Amino acid sequence: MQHQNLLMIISNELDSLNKSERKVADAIMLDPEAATHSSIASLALKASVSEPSVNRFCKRFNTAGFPDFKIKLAKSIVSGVRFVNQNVDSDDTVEHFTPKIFDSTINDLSLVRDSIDHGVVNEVVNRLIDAERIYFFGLGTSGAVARDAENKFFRFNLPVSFHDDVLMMRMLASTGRSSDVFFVISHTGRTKEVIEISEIAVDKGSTVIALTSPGSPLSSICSISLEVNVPENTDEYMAMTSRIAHLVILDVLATGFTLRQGPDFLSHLEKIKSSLKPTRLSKDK
Amino acid sequence: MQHQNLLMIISNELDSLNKSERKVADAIMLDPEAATHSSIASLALKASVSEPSVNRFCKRFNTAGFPDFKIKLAKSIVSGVRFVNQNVDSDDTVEHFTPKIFDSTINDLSLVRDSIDHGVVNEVVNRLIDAERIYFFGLGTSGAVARDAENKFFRFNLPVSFHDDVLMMRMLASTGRSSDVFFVISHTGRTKEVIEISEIAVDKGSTVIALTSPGSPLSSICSISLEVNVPENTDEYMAMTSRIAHLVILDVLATGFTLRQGPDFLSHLEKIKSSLKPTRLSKDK
DNA sequence: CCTGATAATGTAGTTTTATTACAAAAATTA
DNA sequence: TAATTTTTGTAATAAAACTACATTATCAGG
Repeated sequence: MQHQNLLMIISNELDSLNKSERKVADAIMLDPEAATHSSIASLALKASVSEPSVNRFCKRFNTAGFPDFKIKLAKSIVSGVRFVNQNVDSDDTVEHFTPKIFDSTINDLSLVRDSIDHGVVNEVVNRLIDAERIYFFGLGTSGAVARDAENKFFRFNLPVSFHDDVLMMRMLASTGRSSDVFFVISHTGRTKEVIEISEIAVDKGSTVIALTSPGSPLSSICSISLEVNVPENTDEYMAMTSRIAHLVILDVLATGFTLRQGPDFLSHLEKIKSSLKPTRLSKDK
Repeated sequence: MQHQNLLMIISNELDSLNKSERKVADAIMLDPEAATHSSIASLALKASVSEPSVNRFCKRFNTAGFPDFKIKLAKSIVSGVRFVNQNVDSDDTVEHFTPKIFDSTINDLSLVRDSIDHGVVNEVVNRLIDAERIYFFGLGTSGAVARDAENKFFRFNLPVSFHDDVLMMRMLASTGRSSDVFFVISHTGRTKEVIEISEIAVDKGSTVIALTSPGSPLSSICSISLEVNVPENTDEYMAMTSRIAHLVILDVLATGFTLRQGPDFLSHLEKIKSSLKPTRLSKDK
């Protein structure tokens, strides 16, 4: 959790604070930037508490004292995450809800970044490198993710395809070989069809990698599970951010793949890149 | 534009400093992180100058004093470390490159969040609401984005489709009506086919909304351009983050769309959501 | 609904830290 | 080299943060 930022920690522990600590927290959350410029006295005044209360508040969050707290706070502001009030309200205008949606996405991404299991990522990269074929499976929103994955991995010089048709998936799974990798993407990990298909592939001895949520049925039956913990979205208006986390994880896997291939692999990528040039208008002009 | 990084300013002005100021600068540059934790006295000692010299140094760089300087320094370290250390190295292990990829994505998202034009977003939402049909167009990676958009917008009770086939696109564009909206997604905005197709749709009197990069050919010929400025990726290993920014922007548009429909629209969304329930295993085992 | 224990908060004094005013020392110019 | 300006340090002052302790509020058991 080395990346966990201070503002995030504060907003998470809001409930476990006592009265005056809560007042201090509110005063800070109201305008974190201002807090970094104020003295302990002025912040105490703003929060209607005594100076030692502010000091105690700082120490509660593992900082040496107020000055140290301010520095950590300043850092957490810069890190790009803005925290307060990320839920969309029904009377929000564009100016209001746009940053909220970005912030909540950013927030989720940083949570996934801090909770991801590097050992599993490493293992998945190994399996992908050993694979003779890779199939990306996904339905609905995860279908778009699978499609993106195909677009990325096909550059790697091996047979890759994506499928969002359960009949195709079923046929491919049942004819799977041990050298095949089925990469199954599912936010919930509870879609019956997807689980059945994954079970078939596992039975046939293929490797089934699942990109899904922790503790889901899919997660428990596959060969390797890349578990992504994105908080459930209670807010009606808020979008599903898990698919974005999935995309970034696929970027991570593709990067791992590329790195293992060594430097001469880059010229291959360059070739693919330049193959698209004739389809584009040139930049100068 | 955005405030320039303090560490960079200091290193730029290194030559124009006098002796003791230079000593202070060197002491800070040697370990900026440590500088943010030290008192004016200890830094003065480390630089072998008097305390007022440190104070004068701070004021020279337009800060209120030493504490303010430390805070600005801390901020510049956070953004600076990102900037410097963001690139994936060829000898990076999973532990190293995973957070780098997440951080660089997060960084790009916060840049887009701060640079997005709310007026244009608002206008786009209006056009989408007035549309009788919406077509999402995209090729390659943007095809996956278009697919995701279809999945999101089809819930809104109006005819929506996505296309990644240039012939289909061309036919649809040339039969377009004024009540149709063509939502064209393109990272570069330079793909000849896409530009041609957009021109056709504009000629037919349809609304063409482009989600693309600023100043691109596509941007100049469409009806409304949602310009997204994601820094070019020079790093060979790094993935394209513009597609993720595009997805988030589509989330924003979908949210705007939903909000305008008023509260009774939520029950419609709920109906669609619950229609998927039978396909899933229940949560409580 | 009291009473004693415990936790929370504030007061006042102390210590640390930063700033200012001014004087001494360099550096610069004529 | 003397006058002037700039740089730098010393010492006093002011500001800020912290600590010890006192007071107040909260809560559990009788």
